[in-house]
Amino acid sequence: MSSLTAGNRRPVRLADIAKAAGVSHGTASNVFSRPEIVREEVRDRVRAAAEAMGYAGPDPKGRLLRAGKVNAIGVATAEPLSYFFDDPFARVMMAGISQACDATGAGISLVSAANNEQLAWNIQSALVDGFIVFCIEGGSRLVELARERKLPFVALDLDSEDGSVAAIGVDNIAGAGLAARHLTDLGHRRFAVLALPFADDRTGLVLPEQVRAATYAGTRDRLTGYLRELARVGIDTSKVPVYETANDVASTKAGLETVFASDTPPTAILAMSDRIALVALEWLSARGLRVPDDVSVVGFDGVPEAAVSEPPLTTIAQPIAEMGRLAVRAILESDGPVSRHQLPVELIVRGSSGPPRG
Amino acid sequence: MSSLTAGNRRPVRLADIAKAAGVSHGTASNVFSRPEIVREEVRDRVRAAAEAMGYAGPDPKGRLLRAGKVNAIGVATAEPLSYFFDDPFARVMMAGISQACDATGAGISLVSAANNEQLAWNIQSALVDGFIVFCIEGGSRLVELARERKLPFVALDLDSEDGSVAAIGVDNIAGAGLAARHLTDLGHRRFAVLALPFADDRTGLVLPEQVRAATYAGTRDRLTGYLRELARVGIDTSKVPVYETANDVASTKAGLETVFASDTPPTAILAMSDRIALVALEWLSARGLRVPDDVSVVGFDGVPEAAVSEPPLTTIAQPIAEMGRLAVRAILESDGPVSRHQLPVELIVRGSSGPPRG
DNA sequence: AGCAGATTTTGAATCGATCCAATGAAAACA
DNA sequence: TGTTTTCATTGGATCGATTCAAAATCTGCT
Repeated sequence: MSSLTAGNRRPVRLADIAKAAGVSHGTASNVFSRPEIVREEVRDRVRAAAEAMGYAGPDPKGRLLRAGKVNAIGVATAEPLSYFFDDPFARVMMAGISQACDATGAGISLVSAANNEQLAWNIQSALVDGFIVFCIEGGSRLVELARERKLPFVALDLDSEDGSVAAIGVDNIAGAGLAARHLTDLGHRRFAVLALPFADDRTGLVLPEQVRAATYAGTRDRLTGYLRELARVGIDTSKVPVYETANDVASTKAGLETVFASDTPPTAILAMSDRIALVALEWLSARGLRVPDDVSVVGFDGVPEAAVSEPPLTTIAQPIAEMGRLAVRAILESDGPVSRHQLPVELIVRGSSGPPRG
Repeated sequence: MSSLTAGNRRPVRLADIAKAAGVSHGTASNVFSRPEIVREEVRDRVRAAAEAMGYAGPDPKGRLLRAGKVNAIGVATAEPLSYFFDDPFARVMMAGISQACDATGAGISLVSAANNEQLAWNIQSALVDGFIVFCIEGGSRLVELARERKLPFVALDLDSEDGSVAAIGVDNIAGAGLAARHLTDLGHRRFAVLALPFADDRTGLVLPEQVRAATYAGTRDRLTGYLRELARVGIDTSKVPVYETANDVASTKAGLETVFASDTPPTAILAMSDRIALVALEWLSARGLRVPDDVSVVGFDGVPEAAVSEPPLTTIAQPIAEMGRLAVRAILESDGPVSRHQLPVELIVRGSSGPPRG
């Protein structure tokens, strides 16, 4: 007395239609994967059966197990998923990754999670052929998890520490040096650094011992590059305020409040990311300070937004999209030894930097 | 004489470590998936074996087949993958999707392809629990492919035609009407429409029969909304130029060239997307035409960029992120009948529209 | 020691396909 | 007609795990 067509829909399997069409599952499989080798009459019969039974085609879940290859690469971060679409750096990077994936026909899986347990599980169970790991925050943990999967993976924005992991990044020390040198050449002597995180979940002024204990080598390297160059022109770097932000609006503004509360406010700001620098530009303008007349700002990254800000941002450009492309290639052709690439950075001088007043 | 440790690395399976630890694979499996039910001593032994043999943990490929659920939703488009990170509409949509996925712990798989064959294959073999389909270009084909997978899926930006597919969209006719009404209320009588694609791979002035043959109902609906409202105030809509763009810079500029080559150029432009409208703004400014004094422009979508353009863009805002969130929920709780949601749109008046000169 | 009950462990079945060596049938040739 | 080739089909093995009913072991109690 139950329904005619419905029933409790156990999904149709290849074997079901094989039986219905009166052929072996081997033949049924061939109809879908190599139709040319099966006789036309049989092929049609099987296809008809499939049609009749509402068969959706070979289930990729089954195929996967046999084939081994997923044909997708995972991009992992400890940020929420929306990071991929919000953050300018991430977006350019993803554009590069997309390009390389499109070219090779690979798909992209976005892996992320709110909390740490979820993250671990998501990485452990991600169906991918390899990982590209965004080492922004929570980088070390991510790298550890990715490594445990024993799949090819490459770390982005390399925290150069561990030579055993494949990584693609830039020479942060040299890049930061370029930024600092640009400003000292212009005559600046009073600096403030708005830093990326040195370790998880902390913001505020940074003490030297915290720098030494930095989880993120990238951040430390940039600071090293800055300070080394400042020291070269005789600046007492121990007096240079370094404020650790979370690379977001709120903490950056807090940092600006702090460093400009000083009696001798900086005439130049070294921002470790364009995101931070752009927030600074806005904050300074709201505060009535003119850029670059009152304060110069130099960013880091070279995101597209930096070219169209008011004023346009002087920055250290990384070949972001190229890094993405390289990362994909490193995964797909993961042979040989761990590949570590260090790409060049470039100082791009725009309107946000100029000589200090007077 | 070959290497000591290497060998030809057949990856370690759960069964291997089970044998090594002297337990059944059932027990070995339990050690990883429900450690609490296995005796501590055994657990340690198995874990030690795993460690020693370099076992990466249960392979998700195997688990997947048994479990059935992938725990990821696929987002499909016929555009290249970079579309997700470049296009403003897509980005806001993806932000909404991300949010909902983060909340439920689901992952996101980006599915796309350069050519049609690849696309079909990629959709057929995507490891996902459901699809969200971006029906921008190539929409109908995409919907067809997604439907064939017999997985839950929802079409975005609904081409309302087919009531049997779940879809989430806005009332395009009413939205377009709002835009046109706004301009006629301001006194405009000479219009041009810059349209989204009516069918694949075509651009140029559109004839009525092409509209009737439109593949994309969304585009047709918006046009209907525009023209109906224009007709209401006595405008001969057969004289209103409708230029079909590919929603990109080049074709939009070509459309502008065309409609402004007329003896009686429009005083108001109805753009079917903010992307088109923003290009128009730029083109008009470069051409020395002032907005809104010489020409008014009204967009469609309500992307963030529209709020910060010069001048800010008057537009019909869709609740884009909300649509994304709804779509995810529709997939994950895909029970009951096909869910079709029509969300409200809103006219947002900004600086790009004003009364016509004189 | 004997037995009920609780706790662990086992091993076969299952998930849904692909692959391939063997078999069968038909065509080609002597 | 017998033998070789060619082509199509079969069915068992495999991919790597999970699940669960049944068997084995351990506890506690009389």
